[in-house]
Amino acid sequence: MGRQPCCDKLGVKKGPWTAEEDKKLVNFILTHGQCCWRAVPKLAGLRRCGKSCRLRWTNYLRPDLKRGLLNEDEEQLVIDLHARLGNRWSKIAARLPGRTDNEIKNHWNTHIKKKLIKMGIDPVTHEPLKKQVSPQESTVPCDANYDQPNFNTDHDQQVLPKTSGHASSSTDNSSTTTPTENSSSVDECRSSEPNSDNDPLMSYIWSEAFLDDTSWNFQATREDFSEFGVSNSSSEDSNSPWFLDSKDLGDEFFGLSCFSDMDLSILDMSGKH
DNA sequence: AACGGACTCAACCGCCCTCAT
DNA sequence: TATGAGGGCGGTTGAGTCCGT
Repeated sequence: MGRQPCCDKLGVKKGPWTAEEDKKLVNFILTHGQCCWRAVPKLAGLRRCGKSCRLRWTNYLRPDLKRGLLNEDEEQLVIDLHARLGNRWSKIAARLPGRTDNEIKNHWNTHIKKKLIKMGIDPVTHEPLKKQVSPQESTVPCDANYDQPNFNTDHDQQVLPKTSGHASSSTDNSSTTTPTENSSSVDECRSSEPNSDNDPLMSYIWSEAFLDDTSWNFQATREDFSEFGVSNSSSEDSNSPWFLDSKDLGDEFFGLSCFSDMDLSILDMSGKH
């Protein structure tokens, strides 16, 4: 049996998102929460695949996202977590508030991988590369912070992904102390400025002006929701799936701890359309 | 100033997992 | 228990940008 495409390919737009599309998606999700991504494009008036909407939201539009390069603490945390978890980017991202799996994956492939290789560490196994690294090569002038922390070249002390009990227990990280829990990086994450400050589009999207702008509102009706078996949760309804999700996952996971009171008030305001 | 290679990252693709029936 | 639908995840791509020559 062939696999059904995730969405009707006909008429589905691809490529970069426009500001208009972003507005529609943000407004829809703020008003109705995250539910049934397959239905979102139609209900939000978008000619996009549901998956594409989910990706756009989680990787770019989510209010709790940080922007810019990972700082040194975050990088070190990613390296440590990668040593334990491997390429499970979503698990790693869950430990870095405000960062997405895609972002971390990109950063790993473009920055960290090269740094580790330069340091003579295999980015896959986190073991020293076979080739003897010359003193010159092992000197990493711009990355003094990588000098030691978790990557002792002593094999016995390596943080290995598969073999040690340590590694296996850490996969289920709920009960394991990881660098996140003691880390300054998390605090630093939370203390950093909201991402929208650096992005004109995001600034506008999260501004009152945007929220007051009804010219682009989607036209979904209660009937449209019922068609998908989705209850049209009103904005006053605190049981919106989005809120439920964030509660289930915990504030830290979803990054809601990063919200200021102002941020949350924006969410409230969104429902007043 | 122009060109070309390197780099970055948003977005897509397709497989896998979970859950409802 | 089997099956199908939907969501999530990791790998990959390609357009845009940067940087050195």
